[in-house]
Amino acid sequence: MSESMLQEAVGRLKESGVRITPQRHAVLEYLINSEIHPTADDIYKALEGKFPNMSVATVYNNLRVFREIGLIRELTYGDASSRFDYNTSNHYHIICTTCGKIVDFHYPTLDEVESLAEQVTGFEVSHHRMEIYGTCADCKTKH
Amino acid sequence: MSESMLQEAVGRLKESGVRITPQRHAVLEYLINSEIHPTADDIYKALEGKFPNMSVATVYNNLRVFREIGLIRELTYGDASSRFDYNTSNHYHIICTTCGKIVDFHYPTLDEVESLAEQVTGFEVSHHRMEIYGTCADCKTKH
DNA sequence: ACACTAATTATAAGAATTATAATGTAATAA
DNA sequence: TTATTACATTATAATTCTTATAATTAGTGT
Repeated sequence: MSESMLQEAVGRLKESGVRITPQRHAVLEYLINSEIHPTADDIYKALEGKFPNMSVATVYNNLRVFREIGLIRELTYGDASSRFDYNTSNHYHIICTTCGKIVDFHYPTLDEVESLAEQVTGFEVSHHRMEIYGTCADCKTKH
Repeated sequence: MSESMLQEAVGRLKESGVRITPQRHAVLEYLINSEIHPTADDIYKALEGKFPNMSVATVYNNLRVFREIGLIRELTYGDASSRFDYNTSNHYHIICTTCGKIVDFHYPTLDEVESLAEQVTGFEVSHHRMEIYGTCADCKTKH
């Protein structure tokens, strides 16, 4: 499953003329297998066992490459640092404002909002983002 | 129009026990009259003529106060710095990925997404955010 | 006007991200 | 296979945005 996603992602990198280095491969693999929508620092910490000499700049450089190709999305919240999400099927996120947990939430894409926005504003729409905020079940019971 | 909005906002501050200082008043007034969804630095620069000694910390402090009371919303995009938007009626934003322009886009609130998310995830939903991305008419013609 | 308390200022500190220069290494072709 | 070349990585410094601190200033209610 995630193995084939990794293969496809590597293929897209090669098509774009991007070299597959061990560090780059590891960052990509971590993103695909991660369920936590990691920050750059999460990735850095997770891989420092395997790559003790890896620089944090390498993580950022690779995240930028992946984002420019469209393999991943960068999510910015009110919090300090960006989070990164491997681009799979269309889904939205629901975020716990107490503990910060991010859960995937499958919902049909809001196409009609996009098309109405195009008509009203004259923009050519490329995509949208939506997140829902609230308190998760765990945090609710703790009160 | 904006004058009455300003009066109402000042009233809400007083109700909350927040003092009305000249700097605070100026930041609030600027936010209400601004159409550009300014950054903290935008506000700082716009007011430094009137308040040459004002500290940038004052801008941030006041933005935090306004946000905690609910007078304004903080918008975080992929860009470096947060933008601030005076809370009027419910609306969404459409953002030009070329020039960064942000335009208000009026659309009914997506209540049904929130309620479905509650059922599916077990969260207690407080709010959501949605933005649409694309290319504005100006930037389109420049290509 | 006084006293109380919050707000402002100036500055430093912190954190996230990007830039730079030297070194290393993957891909390509001789 | 080896040499070459261009890109990637590393280590570090610099930048930018935001928050914290301490001293001073100034609203607000009495």
